[in-house]
Amino acid sequence: MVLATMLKEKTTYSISELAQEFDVTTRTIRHYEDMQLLLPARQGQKRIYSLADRTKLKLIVRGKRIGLSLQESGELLNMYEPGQSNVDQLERTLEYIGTSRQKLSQQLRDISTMLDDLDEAEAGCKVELKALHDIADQHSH
Amino acid sequence: MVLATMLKEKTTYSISELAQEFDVTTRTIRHYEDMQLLLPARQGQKRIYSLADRTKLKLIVRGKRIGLSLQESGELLNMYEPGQSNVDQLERTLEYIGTSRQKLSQQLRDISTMLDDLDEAEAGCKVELKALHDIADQHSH
DNA sequence: AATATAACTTACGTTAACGTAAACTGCAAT
DNA sequence: ATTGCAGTTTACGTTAACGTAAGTTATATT
Repeated sequence: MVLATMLKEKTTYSISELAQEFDVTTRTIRHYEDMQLLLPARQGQKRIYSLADRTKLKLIVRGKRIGLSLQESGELLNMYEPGQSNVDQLERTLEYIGTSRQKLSQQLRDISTMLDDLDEAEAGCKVELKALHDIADQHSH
Repeated sequence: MVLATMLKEKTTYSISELAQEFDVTTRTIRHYEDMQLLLPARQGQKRIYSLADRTKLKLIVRGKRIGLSLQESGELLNMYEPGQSNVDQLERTLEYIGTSRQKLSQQLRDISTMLDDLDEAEAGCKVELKALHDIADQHSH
């Protein structure tokens, strides 16, 4: 039986399980529900999260890491929903995908230059450190 | 004289010039000063921004784009300041550089997967669009 | 001299994203 | 039976990052 739970893919989760996995509080997860980003099933009054719910939460958390607002994450989530019935909707979605890609590309550039800056700063630090050590060596001699 | 102002590198800026260039309000710039991220010179009561100030502001704005808080941007700015006198300080700075790099690397990964997701979503949209168009063609015939 | 423009200070207001506390429910183990 | 979790709802509190308004000052222009 332990083997079964170890091998079988888990398909539902409690709120605290997800909270643990994604390192957020249960309050936070409920907040995302208040904001309409999640809509878990219920077993009585308990929330039951599906694999799809978990995936959504993962996307939200990832979004947070790169500075997306809950609104923006919500719009991204909507994009991934299948219910795109008409042409108009699909074209608006395509447009949104385009602008999203541009924003993300800008972020990529920003991060790259920041990483470069960090490299420079690190080099500078090491130079200064070495200078200080050299002086110390000289005095100890 | 116009030529001079066109060719010579500008070295000081008014608050509204910077606001325009970086697409923020003057209120925002003053707020960054309240938060100790900037400390421009004064000419009477007017703020005069140096090239260094401009560079700092650029870094702050860039930081915002990737979701940094003003505090975090402030800490980054401190790193780039020269006044690293003692060994202890330098080592702490090096450590901070390390963790910063890790955070940025994580963001790089997050953005990459998001871009991949967008590619998938776009492909899906296009497929659906084509299907809708095919149906339309069939009926018009 | 009067007016416009750009800057300034002070201070209260607003929004997002939760934190925190209080009081309730249902089930499980002692 | 009660104690103790894990979960729930409701609601007020908090922090960051500015927005917005009101009144003041300095400089330049008509």
